Amino acid sequence: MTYNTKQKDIILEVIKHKHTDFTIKDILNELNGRIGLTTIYRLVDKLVNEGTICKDSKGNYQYLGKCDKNNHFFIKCENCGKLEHVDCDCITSLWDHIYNEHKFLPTKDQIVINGVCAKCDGKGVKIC
Amino acid sequence: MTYNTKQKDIILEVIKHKHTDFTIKDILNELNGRIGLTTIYRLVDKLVNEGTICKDSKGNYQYLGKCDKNNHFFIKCENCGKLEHVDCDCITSLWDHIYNEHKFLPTKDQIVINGVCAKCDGKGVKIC
DNA sequence: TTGATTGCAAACAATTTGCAATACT
DNA sequence: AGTATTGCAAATTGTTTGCAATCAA
Repeated sequence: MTYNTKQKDIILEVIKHKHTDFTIKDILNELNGRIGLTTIYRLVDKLVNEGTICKDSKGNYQYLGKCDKNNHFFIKCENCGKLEHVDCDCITSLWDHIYNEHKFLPTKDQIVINGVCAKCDGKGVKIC
Repeated sequence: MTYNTKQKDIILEVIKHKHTDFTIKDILNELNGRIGLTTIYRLVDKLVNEGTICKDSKGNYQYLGKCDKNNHFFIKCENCGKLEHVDCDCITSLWDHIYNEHKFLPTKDQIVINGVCAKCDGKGVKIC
């Protein structure tokens, strides 16, 4: 059984409005003692397992929200940190190709493509 | 200036043969005292910056090696942990599409697509 | 010889666990 | 009432730093 608590509501409310990535410390600071650190860790962990947020290779978290469309993916700017949602069949085409030609079944949820957004492009960001 | 040392050779030799992901602890255990922990951290950090290895969202490392082809990407099985190299223009096509249609410039190095490989497919792995 | 690198011990930071108090249904 | 959840303090684990000794060029 699972209970609805004040803490769950509060943390989701805070996280839901984040357009760039964040850390446990960010949340702790923002909540200013309203939720204990241990509880923050536990709730964040749940949200990751549910797929509401994800963790990147630097250990930062990002709010994704849920989306049921299967041609949905995210583009994340490595310069300004902003995450945008995209709905386009280009991603399903690639996935189909990889499955058919390369015999590999890509994970379909939470696809995040890193790069540089239009606003930041050409502003000195190193592209390898 | 940068020096060649025994430690650099040793750690690269160990890492280079890994086909699945690994942790700092794995390396420490494997080296069995031949390199100090601090040095392992420092060398691994360098290898990440050079692009020889990468770090995933769980904080594990993976050997990639270097590749200059621009239609190159990796597929990583979430079940058995194995990483395979792929050279196929499907990835450049998608990147071009995203740049032209979505005005977003994807990072071209170290593209790792997660999923399930042919060997593991259908063996009870959860696909969302 | 000169400066980069190493490795220990200590400092520091991040995360987890035990457990009693509390809140939810 | 019965069970999940919370939050503190403590334990544990992971990572970084200061510094003297060592090694590469």
